[in-house]
Amino acid sequence: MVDDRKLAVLRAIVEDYVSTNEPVGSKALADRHNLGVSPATIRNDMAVLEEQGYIAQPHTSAGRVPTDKGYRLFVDRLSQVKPLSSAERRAIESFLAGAVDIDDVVMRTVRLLAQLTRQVAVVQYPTLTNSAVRHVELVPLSERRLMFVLITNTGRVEQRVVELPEVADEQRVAHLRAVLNTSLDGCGLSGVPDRVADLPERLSPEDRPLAATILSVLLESLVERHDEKIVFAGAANLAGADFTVGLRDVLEALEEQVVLMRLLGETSDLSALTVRIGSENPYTGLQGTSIVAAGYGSGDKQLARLGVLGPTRMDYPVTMGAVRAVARYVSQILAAS
Amino acid sequence: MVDDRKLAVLRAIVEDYVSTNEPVGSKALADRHNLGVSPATIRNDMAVLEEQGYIAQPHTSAGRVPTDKGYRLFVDRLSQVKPLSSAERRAIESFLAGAVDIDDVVMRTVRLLAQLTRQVAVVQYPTLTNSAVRHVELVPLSERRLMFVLITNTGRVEQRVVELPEVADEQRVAHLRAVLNTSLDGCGLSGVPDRVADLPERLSPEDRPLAATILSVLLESLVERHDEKIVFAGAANLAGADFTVGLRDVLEALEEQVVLMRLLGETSDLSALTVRIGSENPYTGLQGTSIVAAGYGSGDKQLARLGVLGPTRMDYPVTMGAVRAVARYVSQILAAS
DNA sequence: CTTGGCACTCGGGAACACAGAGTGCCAGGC
DNA sequence: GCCTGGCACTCTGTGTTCCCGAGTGCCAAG
Repeated sequence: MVDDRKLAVLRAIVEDYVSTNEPVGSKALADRHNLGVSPATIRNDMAVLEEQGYIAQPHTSAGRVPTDKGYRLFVDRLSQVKPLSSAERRAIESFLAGAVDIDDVVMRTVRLLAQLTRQVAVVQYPTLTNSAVRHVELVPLSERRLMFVLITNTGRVEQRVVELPEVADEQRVAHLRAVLNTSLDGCGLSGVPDRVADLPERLSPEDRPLAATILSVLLESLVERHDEKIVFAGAANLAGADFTVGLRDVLEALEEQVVLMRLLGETSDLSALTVRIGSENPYTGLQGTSIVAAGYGSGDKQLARLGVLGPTRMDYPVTMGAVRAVARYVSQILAAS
Repeated sequence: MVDDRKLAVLRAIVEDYVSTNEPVGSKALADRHNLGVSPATIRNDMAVLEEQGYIAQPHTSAGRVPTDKGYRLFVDRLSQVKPLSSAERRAIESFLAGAVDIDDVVMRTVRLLAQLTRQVAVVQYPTLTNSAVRHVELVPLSERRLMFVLITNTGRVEQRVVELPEVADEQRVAHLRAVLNTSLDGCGLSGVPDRVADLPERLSPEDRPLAATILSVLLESLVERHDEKIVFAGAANLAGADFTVGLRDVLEALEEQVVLMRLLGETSDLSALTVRIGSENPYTGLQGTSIVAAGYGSGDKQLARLGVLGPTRMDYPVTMGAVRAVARYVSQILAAS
């Protein structure tokens, strides 16, 4: 029932609507795309497409606009991801290569993605889960306080100030540090709780309360930061676009870590390029917006996700190309450091 | 020429305009504030105030609106900072006290301030300049790479990956680490370059190239991060307000670190509560917005600044109270950690 | 199945009128 | 000399009406 020409019509509608932001009528379609048929025929096709829910008209006697279902079909079957130009690739590469630490990588990535897509970019910090302990450092701040620093092989640094239950001199701290490092070095973060479990037995009784305090902080920092930090950039790009839902709602959603998390994530397959269109996304405050996201990470391990958020009426092929490319380059950068 | 009653009229105009967002006329003024005179008299006063540039009318036969100069006079002489309720104070205190590290402090602060003022909040990370070295850590990542970590007494952690000019075994790294820590411990960051200058001489010749590389990274991390990180929150609060300038411009300015920097800073006296009204601010893209900012920091040392940005038409007494209070509490928190 | 023709619908812009708020000015009163 | 009530004038914003044009659905013919 949905033959090739109807699909071509749908594709043409999506493309025209994306570029003009106005409902597109049968005559305009016949003019701009050489479909080889008359406007009347296109009208018939459009009637069928509307019947099946792929397009809709804002009001009687206006042109047609793609529905979420229409965009979905377009993304799945009618378009292919558009690769970036080689100039763009080089620009990305050199921009990301300048990053000095993990914060810088994330910051640069999110800005880059925002600029590239002219949408709002969202980047999740690399998860700790797949990292391994590189080093543990204990730095005395005062008699009863010390700073606990955990460095992972992904270049991330976790820090906590620990209040001690008792006075600990430099020597005891040094001993504890040595024990921790021998025990944990190279250990995957998921394995830390196991390794840590029997540590107290290997210490002298008087050190145990001290160790227990520090270990509890260590464990806490692992689970607590499990749901990660997320940053966004490019909010200015929202100013032009008009959403069916208010701009305010979108901005509010962007500042809610939890919401962002759900938008990006919730996919079993981290590596796939996923597209959530309009009502498909899990947050009712974001009707009228789509999310294009991809996983990134070094090697086989997907560390986290990144993506962009924009109006449902976006240029999916280009956006998907940009997201995929940035995800790949970030992965490279992280693998190299 | 500008007698008390005229000042009272100006104050009334500012207050009414802030609360209603509509040009205020003589009759409304006479009704809502008991100034003890008739609308006609108020009209005369308004004519004088307009003559002197404190107020203006958007169009003939519309009410009056304060000019930037009018707000300035209001802030300087006609208002006093409104302290927060004790309930608000308690809420601030407990919210900030939950922070686990410096990132968390900044994040919580900016969100708190945004929520409290219903404006966009901006917080600058504590500067390194006034901090002292607490500890330097060198963590080998591979034969030719190591991670350099600098921990300061303000709880901030700087990290860099360093590419080495030659293979460095564990022992050499340990030696270097020891030398660095003995030399730098407790040293103010501004004093680091001096202390570091004669370090190479105190090392064996074969260690010098290695040391030089690491030291150059160290020094670089000090100056490079001198212009600091800035974060903002509460962009959603902009959605309601309408600026004379477009919303897009405001959002763009917010994402430009450099611009934000200039908005907050550029005051010799870090500690003062400063207000920049409309055209007073140094960035032309932000006509129609005001900035209320204050310094914060532990003890005598002002570490950085924080503030809010909103439409010129804002409730200055309340906003100033909130900014001042938050700055104080953050200072307390930082002093305690 | 496609095509041209045709009547119908509806949104958006232009033209217009009108009410309401606010002003400036003037003459009279304290 | 300053304050006050009165009055004529000037705007903006809003509501109304009207009309044009784009676009549709349907139908009969190729």
